Amino acid sequence: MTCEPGLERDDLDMCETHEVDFRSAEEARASLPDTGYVAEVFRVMGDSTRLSILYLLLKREWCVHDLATILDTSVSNVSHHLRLLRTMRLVKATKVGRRVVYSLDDEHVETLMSEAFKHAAHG
Amino acid sequence: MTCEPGLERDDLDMCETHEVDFRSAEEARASLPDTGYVAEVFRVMGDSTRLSILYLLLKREWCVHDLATILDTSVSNVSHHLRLLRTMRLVKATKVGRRVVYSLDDEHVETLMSEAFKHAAHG
DNA sequence: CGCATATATGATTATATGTTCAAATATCGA
DNA sequence: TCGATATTTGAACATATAATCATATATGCG
Repeated sequence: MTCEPGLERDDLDMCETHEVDFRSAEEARASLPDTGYVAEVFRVMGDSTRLSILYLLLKREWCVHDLATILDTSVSNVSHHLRLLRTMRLVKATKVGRRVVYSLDDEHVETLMSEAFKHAAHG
Repeated sequence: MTCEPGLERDDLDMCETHEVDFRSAEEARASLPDTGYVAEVFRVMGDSTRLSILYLLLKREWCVHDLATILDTSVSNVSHHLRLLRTMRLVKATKVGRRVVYSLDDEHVETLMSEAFKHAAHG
């Protein structure tokens, strides 16, 4: 494997001692999508309290007060978490009287969660 | 809706001003699984660098040096992230000469990622 | 209106996390 | 064995985050 012209060797100098050709690396880098958004979704789901909220919303909608009671934490805490979930458009809020009822806003999240919990039960 | 005996009203006092019966809340709480492990998996996947590593490993295995080059970061940084992924058993390491080659160790992760990226492309 | 309920928000704080740097270990080749 | 390469590890630091508290807004009821 030799370094061909046209490719910046300074950027991907994998052909010095590696037998791995740097063209594969170049292709790999090019094929890499923007992971930022997906990572953010995973990060938001990667908290026990928020994941519990999402899990509860799988079956039915809940208002903030009830979520806080079920999860044994403060209304304020739940509200903060819900704001994050709302920002990421994973849940949506509907005002009902003086209450705000939350429900899932993303079908994809349900798929992700059912997959994840399925695997957790398996392992 | 009245509060029946046998259930701790102090714990779930949702029948005071809520029309939501607290038995539903009690059932919801009971149905809630341990979200700790799943949340941890999501959390580990919820970092752009780690998610990129996992994405690259979808196609083929890579050694640490190459991953660092492709991701344009230090070998040390990649190694730290790989340790986390290894601890969670999402990737596995194989020593080849003086190199350590990493590959995916969890079929479930592939499912989760393909789902997530599919949805990202959709939205 | 006045008061209790329901939710949201901003400030604060303790902790967690990602990255970098320096150093240690290990393997290969001359 | 010596030096270069490859990876790991621990310390340090800047930043991010979750939880708490106090407060603000808004709605419903008497």
